[in-house]
Amino acid sequence: MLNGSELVKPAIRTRVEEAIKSLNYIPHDAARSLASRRTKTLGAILPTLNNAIFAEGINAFERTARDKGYTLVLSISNYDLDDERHLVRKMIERGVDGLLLIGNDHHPDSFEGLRQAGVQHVCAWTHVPDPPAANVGFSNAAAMVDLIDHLVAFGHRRIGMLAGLTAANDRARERVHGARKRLADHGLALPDERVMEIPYSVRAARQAFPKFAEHAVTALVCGNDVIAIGVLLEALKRGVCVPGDLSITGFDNLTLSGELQPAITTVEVLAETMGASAANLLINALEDHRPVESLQLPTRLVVRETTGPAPI
Amino acid sequence: MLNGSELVKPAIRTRVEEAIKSLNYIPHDAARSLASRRTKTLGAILPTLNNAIFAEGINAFERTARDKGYTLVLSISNYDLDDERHLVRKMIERGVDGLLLIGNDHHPDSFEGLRQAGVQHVCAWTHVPDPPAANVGFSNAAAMVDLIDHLVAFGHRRIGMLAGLTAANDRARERVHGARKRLADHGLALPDERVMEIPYSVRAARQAFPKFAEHAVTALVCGNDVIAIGVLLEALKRGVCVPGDLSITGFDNLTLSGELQPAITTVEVLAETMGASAANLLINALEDHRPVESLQLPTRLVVRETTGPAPI
DNA sequence: CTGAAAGCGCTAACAA
DNA sequence: TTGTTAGCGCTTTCAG
Repeated sequence: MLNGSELVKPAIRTRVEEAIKSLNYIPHDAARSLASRRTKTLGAILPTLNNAIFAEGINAFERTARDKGYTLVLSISNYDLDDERHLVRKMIERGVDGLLLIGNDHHPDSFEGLRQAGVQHVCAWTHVPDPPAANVGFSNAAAMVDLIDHLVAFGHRRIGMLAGLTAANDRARERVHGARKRLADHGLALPDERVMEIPYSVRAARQAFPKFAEHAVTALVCGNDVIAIGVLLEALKRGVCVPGDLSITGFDNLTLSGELQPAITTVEVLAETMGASAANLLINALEDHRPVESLQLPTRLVVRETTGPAPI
Repeated sequence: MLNGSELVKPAIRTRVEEAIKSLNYIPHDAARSLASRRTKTLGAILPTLNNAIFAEGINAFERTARDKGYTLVLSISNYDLDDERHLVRKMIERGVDGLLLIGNDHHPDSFEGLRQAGVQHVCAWTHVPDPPAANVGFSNAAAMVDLIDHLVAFGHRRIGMLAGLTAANDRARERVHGARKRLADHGLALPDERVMEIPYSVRAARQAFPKFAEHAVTALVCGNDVIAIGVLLEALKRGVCVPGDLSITGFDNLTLSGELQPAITTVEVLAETMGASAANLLINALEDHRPVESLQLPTRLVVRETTGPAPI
């Protein structure tokens, strides 16, 4: 009997497998989810897809998730925390097993809903000492240290910053804070009038550029590479010599930043690693039934051609 | 009694709604899907997210779908049709109500699986006379007509093409076909040795550029703007005058193409409209229980500064 | 118009 | 080990 069953089993298995193939059976995930109480789905809410750096990160997140049998549900918040709140709720209804958020700035309801529903989540693209949820990312503030030191070493004293919109964006805010703090360490100031906030767009950066002429800065720290590219292009167009008359720095190290001429000095961010790690940490936490671990990733100053000695 | 019930109803409704709020009730989509046999989910399989043009399209697709109550499930195929086949199957298991695919090049199993499962789908970014599924897009071949005419009008006779990889990419193939066909209309040839295929990357384009020196072309038609940007940057670096010594054209009209100096002559593609339309057509078909309609969108030649008279 | 009951197609717990 | 059964939380159908 035992032998019998062992002999029959493979035969039956084969027949079943044949049947599955020939009938072209496709399992029904909704039924499976309802019965097993897990969806094998990971959600991600990004502020935008227009920035190549997020595209790269989500790409890695999706690939990693897929390799482990998870599917990606994606939503875009357009940097609107109120909209994001609704998206978070939708994600919970959807029954995502885990959720990826960008940054630590979120509506209290978002965190509360996630907690109540018991949905694991991680906030990427940032890493701070006391995060409201697990952080997988880098310190946006600390990343400015080497950058500012580099500029100061070149003799820059009057530095301006063309930052991203900081209102609903802790990363942008941290970059300003980080720059200001490090300048203070050098006994230098970054007064409010020399900090301007604009959307992350080439066009906005070009338009904003002339405003800095009046401030006579010798170096312009940009909130990210998109802004830096806009500034560089506009400076070149106006005959401003870079870095002769003006030094420019970016943030993110987009592919293009290294290709332009002059190539842009910037901060490298490990977008791919962040995306992949976020997925891995989320999935590990899910499978082991424990909280998501935080992970701090390094940044690296990439010195290229848009920074040089301050003009006298 | 009738009156009574009508009086009681609102009261009850109010109480229920209160209960819903106070208990923080969240509906369970998997159960709903299982019972209603629809998931209110749209799938999308993109070849990549690295190209800003796809990011823009999927952005619009997601927003449109969300506005109509649908959620986006996203996968990336990395231009691999075999991988895509598995992703399609996953999408079917996931129970997506509708699916967005890019281009008409797909594994036969993909189409067959979709048909068998009765999953509505649409192929975007292309529009051909006899598509294997509904097409929401533009004619990649016809888009080259104005472009080639423009070049020929400038006196160009020896034209080369730096195309994308055509093997699993009907859009890239159509662009080559379209260019060659229109050149033939002018009595000009685009021989194979003057067509080179490379991945859509700035780096690859820069490396490929020198190969065209030997062919002494006066104009280089690029498969997309990413390639055109690479070619432009490399030409400038080598002291090649654009468009004095060489005319360059792109395809897609990325934001950046209009910002560089010289600004790139290219073909505008309505990525946002395509994404939004794909979602709308898919959803309309789903709700009205009829096949997905095709939609042809126009392209437009954007003449800028990288094209000019052929050198003598 | 309201309310009860029967599944949707799976998984998981349990019995044999 | 294998087979059976009871739900998972909704929608939908069918009485009332």
